Amino acid sequence: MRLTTKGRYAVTALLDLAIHADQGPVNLADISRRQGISLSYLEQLFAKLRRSELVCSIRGPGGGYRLGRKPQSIRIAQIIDAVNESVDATKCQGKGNCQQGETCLTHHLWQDLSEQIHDFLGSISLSDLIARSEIKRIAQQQDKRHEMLTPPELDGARIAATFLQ
Amino acid sequence: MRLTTKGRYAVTALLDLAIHADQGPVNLADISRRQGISLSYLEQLFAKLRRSELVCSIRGPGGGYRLGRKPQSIRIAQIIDAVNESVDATKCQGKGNCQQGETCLTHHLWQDLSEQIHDFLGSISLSDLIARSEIKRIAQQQDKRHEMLTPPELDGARIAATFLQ
DNA sequence: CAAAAGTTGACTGAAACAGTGGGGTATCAG
DNA sequence: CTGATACCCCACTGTTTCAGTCAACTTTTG
Repeated sequence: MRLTTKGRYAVTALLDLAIHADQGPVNLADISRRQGISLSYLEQLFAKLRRSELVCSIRGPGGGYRLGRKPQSIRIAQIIDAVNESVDATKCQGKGNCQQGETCLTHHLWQDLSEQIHDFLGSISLSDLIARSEIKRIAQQQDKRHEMLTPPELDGARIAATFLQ
Repeated sequence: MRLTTKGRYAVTALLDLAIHADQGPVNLADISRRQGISLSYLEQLFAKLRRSELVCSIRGPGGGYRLGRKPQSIRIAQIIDAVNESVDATKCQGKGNCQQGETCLTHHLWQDLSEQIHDFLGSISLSDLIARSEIKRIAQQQDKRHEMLTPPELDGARIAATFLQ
């Protein structure tokens, strides 16, 4: 059983994507800035998410990623599965041949735990997360901070206008 | 969050210890044989279990390990903690400073999950496991197999006796 | 066409796991 | 006292995975 930064990044990125879905395709550079995840690493994760059809890509300028399904039908467990992090806690992937073909002493314990975790993460969808108030608040703060970090000074016309005042 | 062979080994070994507790101190060589865990690796794990006072050791011939407390009061979560495997799923160990001092988007999700897992493993004690019928059955089989694997032929007198028949 | 965006693959340093090996030290039986 | 038994401790190693970097693509749109 493994649950590390990798799976957390994947869920965070997909949640960010879902929150900003109304503004058209979301590109990875924006997610990278807002969530503080390395761009190249995001690319790797989204390659896997695309293979699992959790997202679809739009290439070219103005392109980016879009959710592959409705946020109600994307479960957290599926996201974690997609980036190759198993939610299984048994040694034998549930086969029961943990100790030289026999079932090991604690097999049933880990099996029960796996079920517990899977039920929990499988019962939560992206839209459930979006609906949570704390998440709305955090996302708004991130958007604001992001606006400040992408200053309008990059817009040539604006620089000129300020300059010519 | 990490739950690997290490934590599973620790729980398995301690369960084996608890099951054979009535026959006096249990030595690691026996646990190693019964559970198929490398002896040297067991020594490392038991060093940690001893530091957490989950077991106490008796040195010298006839020595071995004994449970440090009653099996009812040893929770699975404590065993996993003792071998340094965290049951915490958040990036920030629950502190909430996951993203440059701010709470990350998915912090609450991982916090809830951690709580779920911790409640589950914290609600189960060693004595709960011993009581389970499947575990009793598996332990009996392991004992039988072990008897066959440690043949009395190693006893010099017996070899001689057989030889002289 | 040129720039923006996704796509792919190779590569890397660090960490952790799982395990090995070897030298101890305490304790008890004979 | 001695030797066997068992714990105790430390250094080391091979493998895997994580997290991230870099570079060279291709596709698409303005």
